[in-house]
Amino acid sequence: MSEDAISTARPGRPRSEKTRLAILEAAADLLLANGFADATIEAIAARAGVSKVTIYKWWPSRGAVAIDAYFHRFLQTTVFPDSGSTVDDITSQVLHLIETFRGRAGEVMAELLGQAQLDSALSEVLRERWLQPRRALSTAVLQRGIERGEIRSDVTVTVVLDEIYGPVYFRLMTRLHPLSDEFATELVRNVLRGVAP
Amino acid sequence: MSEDAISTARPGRPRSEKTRLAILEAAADLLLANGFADATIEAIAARAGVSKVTIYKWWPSRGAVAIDAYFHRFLQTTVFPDSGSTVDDITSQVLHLIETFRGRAGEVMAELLGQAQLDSALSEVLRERWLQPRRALSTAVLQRGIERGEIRSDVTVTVVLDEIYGPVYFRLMTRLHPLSDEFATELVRNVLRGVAP
Amino acid sequence: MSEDAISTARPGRPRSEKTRLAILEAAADLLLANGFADATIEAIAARAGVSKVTIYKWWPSRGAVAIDAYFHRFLQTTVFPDSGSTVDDITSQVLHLIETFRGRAGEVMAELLGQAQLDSALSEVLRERWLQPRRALSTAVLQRGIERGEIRSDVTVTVVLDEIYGPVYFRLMTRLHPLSDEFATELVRNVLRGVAP
Amino acid sequence: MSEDAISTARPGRPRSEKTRLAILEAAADLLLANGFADATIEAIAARAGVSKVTIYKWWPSRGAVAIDAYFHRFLQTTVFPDSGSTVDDITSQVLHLIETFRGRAGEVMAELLGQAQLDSALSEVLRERWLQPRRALSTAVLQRGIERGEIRSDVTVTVVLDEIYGPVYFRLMTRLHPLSDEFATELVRNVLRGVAP
DNA sequence: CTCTAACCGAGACGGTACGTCTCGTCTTTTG
DNA sequence: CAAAAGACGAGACGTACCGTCTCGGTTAGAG
Repeated sequence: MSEDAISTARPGRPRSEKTRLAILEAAADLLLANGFADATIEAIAARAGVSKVTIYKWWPSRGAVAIDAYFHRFLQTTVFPDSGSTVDDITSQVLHLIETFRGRAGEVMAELLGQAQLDSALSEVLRERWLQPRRALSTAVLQRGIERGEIRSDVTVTVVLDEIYGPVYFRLMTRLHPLSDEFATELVRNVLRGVAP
Repeated sequence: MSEDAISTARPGRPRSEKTRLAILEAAADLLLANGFADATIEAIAARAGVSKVTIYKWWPSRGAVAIDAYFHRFLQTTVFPDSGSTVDDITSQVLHLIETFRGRAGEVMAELLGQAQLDSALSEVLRERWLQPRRALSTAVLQRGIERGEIRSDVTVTVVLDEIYGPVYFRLMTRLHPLSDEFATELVRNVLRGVAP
Repeated sequence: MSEDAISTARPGRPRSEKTRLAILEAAADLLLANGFADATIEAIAARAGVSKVTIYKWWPSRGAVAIDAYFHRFLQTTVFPDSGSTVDDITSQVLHLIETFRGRAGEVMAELLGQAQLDSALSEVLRERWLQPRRALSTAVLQRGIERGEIRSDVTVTVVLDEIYGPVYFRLMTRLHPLSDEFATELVRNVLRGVAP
Repeated sequence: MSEDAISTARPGRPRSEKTRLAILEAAADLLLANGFADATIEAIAARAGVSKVTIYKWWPSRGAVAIDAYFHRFLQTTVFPDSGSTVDDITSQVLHLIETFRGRAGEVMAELLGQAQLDSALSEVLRERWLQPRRALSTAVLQRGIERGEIRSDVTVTVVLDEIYGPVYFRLMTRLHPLSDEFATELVRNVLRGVAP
């Protein structure tokens, strides 16, 4: 959708990178300012100085624009060093995630996840570009833990991943309790104790 | 919102219970048939043979109607017996929940939770009338577990609750992996092993 | 479409006469100011302080609104007295018509007739509400002429009507030559001489 | 506009005649198939396998293309012989015209005349290239009639021309009555009787 | 036999208006 | 006097064409 690195010159006027960025910036601004509800295609087009058709040309729905805009602002799949301790590594990852989620980025992510429940294409994009890359990092850490003997080898890794991330997103979306550092620390400690040999 | 039990005869024509039920039935039908997106106020009014104003009179938003309709169809806070084993009790509760979530009711609940991210009043209602009652039941079970010495007394109960329900709702909303019985069983076993003394 | 005089009170909020008039006035203003091209539904709605849906509710197309607006401003089927002379009576009618057509009303009528070529519903309305009533008046005059013996009884009245009005509308639409009084006078004289006994 | 006969070879690639014809053929096809409304610049370009810019390069508006396309298909200023009788000569011309107008060509001409009411450049082209050439032929016939003494010398020729062609175009555009041969015959007879000495 | 000017296709783009949808409010008549 | 019927203003939706603007590539006469 935007990662085209095709250098083989195609006929016709090439897509304007300036326009693409203007749209993403405008959408991100609106998203952060007033949330998803106000980030309408019309508002984005107006703010970016762009025609609606141009947006529809490249994105199938406003949800898709919103996600791209969100990634444009917040995406950075931080790579964490191997500390030698599974608990510490996972805790680092979770603390980093909830740090992001405590701010405006968390509210917007909640809205995007919410919208994804009504739009399966959006759901797909979120899974592929947001959730999976983060799970992949944690999967590697858990794998190392198993190899080191810190984690039982008969556990199902995907279940453990859900035990870690499920509660985080649950707190994000239900707002029953805050995403505090204490929560993260106890969560990871409990989970890993539960899968220790 | 709909549970008014005011029996003190007020002047004027009393609220029609028939109308209230017609609205809830219509909303539930639409919700199950085509999901939240199609359960518009206009569609509900048309199907219930009721005027839009009547709906607005008693519910503040279509999300509120949807939730009432959902509860009208699915709400039954099953009370589970004390089996003597914390793992078994919690497992029973979780299995019962995901059994519900595997059907159409799960898809609709996901949509409602999604919509709640864009509507804080909805979020409130979901917390109060859906999430909290179920957590209360599990809290009691966990409490018994602590008293029996099956669970360490220094754990934070709310964190454990999130460890149990977070993964369930996470799978419901992300659809990364299925809500299978095996998942539920391993999840509860892992969690409780993690908080065992 | 707008001439409903149904007094049998129907349920529901009645159509707002104020709104109807606001739409017609706005459309007429725009029509006279910048012509048909500028009298878009959006512009009419904006000027009348009315929603587009309300316009679409009562008129099927902007052409239909334009015609109603035109009639709202210009419609007055003047009845002419019987002078005793067919030539004088027809000349009076034609002079009166071209008098109207020489002004802005003529340009707008030309545009409406033009638009009617692309919209058969419009064409229908123009025939029924504009052309036919005027032809009916002239038909009566010609009939009197036949009875008096001023016109041959074997002529086809519709052909004579076309001989009178055809050239008028032809000049209106082609602008080859002006709609002068001299033209009208010579036209009617020639035509009636051609059908004299 | 398209009849450039400039043979003085200019530098650069010359205009492609193949392209010009492809555009006219495509436009004519669309015009006959679905009428003026569907003969959009985009549709013509797509059907001709030509870029929009190329069309805009050579024609100022879609109306202009449409007229050129119409002429490309239908234009043939038939020259009629002098039969010695003014009535017969004019009748021949009118019968030939309405013969054309009774088919699809008539509907398209009506649409073009309609569109010309909203586009003065179009109006100009229609006058110059369609109406005037035909009037010139009839003017010659009428002139001969005056010289022969069949027509009074004090009549205004342009008025008589309007008396002949006005009713034809009036019937074409209003569709009040059909363009039958009987109509044409009676029309011409009446008109010429009206200007006989 | 290259240079260069014009032509041409493909297609991106800003813009205007379209006709539709749903919302939440308002205004009547009916039971 | 509640409820139904339905008119209404507001505003976003997604689409259709418009006319303009790059691009890359072609085509021919002029140097």
